[in-house]
Amino acid sequence: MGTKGENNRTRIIEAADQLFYKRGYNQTSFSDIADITGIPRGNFYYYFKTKDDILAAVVETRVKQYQEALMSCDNVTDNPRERLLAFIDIMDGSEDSVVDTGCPIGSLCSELAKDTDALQSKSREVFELLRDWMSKQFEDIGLVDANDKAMDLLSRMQGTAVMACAFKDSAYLHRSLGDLKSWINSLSLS
Amino acid sequence: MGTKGENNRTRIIEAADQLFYKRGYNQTSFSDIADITGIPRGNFYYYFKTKDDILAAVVETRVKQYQEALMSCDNVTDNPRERLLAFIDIMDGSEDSVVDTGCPIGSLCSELAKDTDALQSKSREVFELLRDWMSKQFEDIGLVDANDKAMDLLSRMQGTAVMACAFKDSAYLHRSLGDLKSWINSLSLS
DNA sequence: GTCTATATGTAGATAGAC
DNA sequence: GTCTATCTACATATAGAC
Repeated sequence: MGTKGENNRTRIIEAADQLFYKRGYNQTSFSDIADITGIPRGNFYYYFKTKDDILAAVVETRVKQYQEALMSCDNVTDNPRERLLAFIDIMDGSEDSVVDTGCPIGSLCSELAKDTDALQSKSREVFELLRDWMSKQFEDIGLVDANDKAMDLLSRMQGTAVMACAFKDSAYLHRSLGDLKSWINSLSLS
Repeated sequence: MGTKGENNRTRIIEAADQLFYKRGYNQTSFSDIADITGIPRGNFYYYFKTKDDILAAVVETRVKQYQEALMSCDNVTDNPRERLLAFIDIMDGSEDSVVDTGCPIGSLCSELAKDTDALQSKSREVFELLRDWMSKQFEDIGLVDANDKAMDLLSRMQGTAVMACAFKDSAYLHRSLGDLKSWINSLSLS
């Protein structure tokens, strides 16, 4: 693979990543991506066989991005509680986009749940990454139901994003994420 | 308006309601609705000026349906806690469709957040109805932050639906809704 | 590798006969 | 009120010149 080609491929993925988030997968056309990148529509088929393949590449990119974000959380501290708080801070820091467009992961999964099974299971991969990482943190805290707690934390963050976006309410977003942090700090080994 | 016409109009709304839920608003075409109802595509414009108008009619139908559902919860008991539990049971009872397709209200709001502002604010109306009803129940319990609690309950139900659907996990759905019920019963006046 | 031209299908919406 | 035929736009995808 040539250097130039890889560059174009990357630019297509990056533009698709933004558009799939801001407009949704189904509402993003090849023309939209072409307008942003300056790469002609027909050229996309040199890099990807179908639109679904672009989605797969976008999801794989997101997995790598979140892997790096989780490593950043790991590097903040050895304390698993503080690591989880650091992760919550990521959503807190993307206030504007979450209120405007929702959670990139959750909104994509919700959209693709109404499409084919293949697309949905692909989009789920990011959630699986986060769940496993969260589960490890809860395990390190010493909780026996670490996986359940991971699902609960993901669930409450998703609910917070859905409501903050539906009501365009950034104050709710901050309050709810603050409550989530209190919940994490209050968790005790029973 | 004639009887026959009103009947056709209602059938269009009902078919659109199902399709907007199962496939999404943007992925539902007039042809899809025509196939189900047997009413030709071109005929739709006698009843609705645009597709957006069909959405508005669907949302208004849903508002009425949920108003009736809330009245049923009100009729179960005078106890506000038990009324809230009865509402949670509604989602628990639609296990299959929630795991398959998500929450009808939340998934529509999430989808339309990426479309026009007009569509999104229309879809929000169902959420507003539920929030106000929940807020009244929390108020009757005696909580000073009733509106916050209403947002929290809606939020946790939405998160539960997003995760249960993303992971195709009905066991999680039931466990999470059970936890929500415990949370409601444990709420005390501080 | 890159680009233009185009094939093929379907979307929402309209016109007008009946 | 009901239906058919059709308009215009745009979707994904392909063919083939350069």
